Amino acid sequence: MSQSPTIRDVAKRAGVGVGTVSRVLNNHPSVSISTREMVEEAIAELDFSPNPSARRLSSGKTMTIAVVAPFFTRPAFVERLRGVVSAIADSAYDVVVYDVETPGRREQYFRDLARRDRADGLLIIALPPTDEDVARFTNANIPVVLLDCSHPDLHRIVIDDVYGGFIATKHLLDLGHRLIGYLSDSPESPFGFVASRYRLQGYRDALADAEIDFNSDYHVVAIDHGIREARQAAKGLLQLPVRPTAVFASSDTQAIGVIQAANELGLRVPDELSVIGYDDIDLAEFLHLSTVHQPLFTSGAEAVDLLMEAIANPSLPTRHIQMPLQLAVRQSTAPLAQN
Amino acid sequence: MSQSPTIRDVAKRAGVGVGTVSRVLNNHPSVSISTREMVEEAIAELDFSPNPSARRLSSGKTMTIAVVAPFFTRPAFVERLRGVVSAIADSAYDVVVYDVETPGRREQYFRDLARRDRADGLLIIALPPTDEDVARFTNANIPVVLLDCSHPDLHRIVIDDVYGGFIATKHLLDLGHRLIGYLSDSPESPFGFVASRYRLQGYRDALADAEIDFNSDYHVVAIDHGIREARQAAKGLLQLPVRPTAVFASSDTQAIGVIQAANELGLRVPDELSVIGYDDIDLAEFLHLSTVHQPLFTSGAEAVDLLMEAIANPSLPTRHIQMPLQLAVRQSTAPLAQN
DNA sequence: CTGTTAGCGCTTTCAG
DNA sequence: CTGAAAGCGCTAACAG
Repeated sequence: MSQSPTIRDVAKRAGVGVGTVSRVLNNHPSVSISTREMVEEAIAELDFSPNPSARRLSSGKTMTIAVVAPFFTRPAFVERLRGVVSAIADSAYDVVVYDVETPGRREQYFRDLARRDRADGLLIIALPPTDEDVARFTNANIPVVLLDCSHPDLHRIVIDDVYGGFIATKHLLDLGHRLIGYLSDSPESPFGFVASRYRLQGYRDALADAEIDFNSDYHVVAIDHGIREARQAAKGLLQLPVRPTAVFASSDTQAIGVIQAANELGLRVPDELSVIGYDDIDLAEFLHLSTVHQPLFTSGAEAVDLLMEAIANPSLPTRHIQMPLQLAVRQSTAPLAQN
Repeated sequence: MSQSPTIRDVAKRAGVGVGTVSRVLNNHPSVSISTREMVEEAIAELDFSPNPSARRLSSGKTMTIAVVAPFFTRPAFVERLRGVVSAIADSAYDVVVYDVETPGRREQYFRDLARRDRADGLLIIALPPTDEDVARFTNANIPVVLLDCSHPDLHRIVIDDVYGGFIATKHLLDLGHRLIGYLSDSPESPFGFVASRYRLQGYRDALADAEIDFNSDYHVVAIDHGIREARQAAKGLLQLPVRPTAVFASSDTQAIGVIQAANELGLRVPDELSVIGYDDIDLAEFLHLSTVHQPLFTSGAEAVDLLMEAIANPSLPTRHIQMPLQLAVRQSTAPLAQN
């Protein structure tokens, strides 16, 4: 209940000036070993710990990283967050999270966080900023790292979604499939998600390579990201007069919806329908879902590292890191049945 | 790139004193409407926004809530976090997250956060504090709300795990099952998780009510929480000479492991084996898993409300809120097959 | 109603 | 190597 001790109390107790205490607190080299010991003893005796707010104000560094993302809209984002939090746990930084569930929130956070006094750095996941946003960040001189989204002027850690869409589709083609559906969420996401558009591009590229015409009936869109919506959309796809024998879903969550739709329609996976997803969330392995693996956890950790670097060196040339993608073949895809 | 404007700049521009600016910033009533307007105009023109660090130091309030939890060890915790973040988004508070993946981290965070200058309040999820921890919190005079864990001296939001275990088991009994297994993680969790112990108690109570002796062979423990470990443990259970016809798993994740084990052993669920879980995570519905529903999201939001109240009124009598539990009967449980 | 002023607790020159 | 002193930007008395 007693007031927390301040640096002044420590100084008094150790018989030194506050400057000296501050120096030992910050590991400043120019403190004699003996005084350092005295101070450390006083600190221990008083159970002193510097007031973070005072420190921040005085030093101009907030020692916090702001992470803004639509975390809870997709399991994949949560996994990235885990990587972020894990990477930052060992540092002196705090991570404060801003969850974006509406476009309005995104606006608000982008605006509010474009200041040097709220955080030392921004980590933005899956929310591509506009040029105006970027101008604001630049103007505020705050380091930003984008994860799973992109802007030419900002550091970013991304995957090649065109390639991902390509290898997923190629996998199905290699299995002999010719009638391949693509299920994704709306290309006109209110958040500016673009991944499914790129994955669509990869899908079309693979089709073109195999000299198969793109059939727009085979591209279905689920309004919202979610199992339910995907299932609904997949049902339409699977009830087409000439139904696809394989479906590429732009996320594992949606792939689950496809499988569910297949089950409801009495189509066995993979015998009668091959399904491949994207992300490789934990659950994918459990469900034996073939998918495109992307390093979610690692990319979060990597993003933190990059951000730390950018904070330490503000003039770091804009870095563009691409994480590897890998086909994870499991049991939801199989060779096209002969008949 | 120019220095951010300070309250001083605003004052100068509006032709008033800094005190007045501070007053309009904090909606202090005693400011004439006309000066208020002038100040607001100056604020807008300069795109001024008060420096949070300075504010914190001066006011002694950090305007942040620290949330500490083993978030990523269980989907259920993430869902609670979502409730927390969602409830706090509309307030002026920031939420900084501390993920506990090792007992050491827990120690560290409990110790570091037992100070008034790091956060205005603590929200602890699923990590029962020791008396020593509580003494530290009390001594630091920082409001704490426990969610899904308990200590007599702290505000808490909990569920009745004994009751939950009871209704889950009762459900299986009502379906005619007499050989009922219980799968949980270790009662000796390094984090002090106690839920599975209470659920076990409920299980035993229900058995006793039905005049069935507790069979310790039917209580299996998975070392770690996770599908894999649960599957492993379940396999042993299901290969007993007299195997149970139903299994109650202490979490949905573990129930999934049980189902997986059943699949691998060629046991059909629910025809040959009924399985019920606990939590009702998103996935449970998709998997048609019978389970004990608990309000995860809501409890997170509720915890925030309570914490805010405790912050506003430090002498709030210790509150104990119990959230309702509800049986969610789906397709993983069925009447005992006659034969 | 409003201007002035004294801190909040720390970091960081600047002398010595 | 170290003490003294000047802020960091804001809030909150305290006069007026």
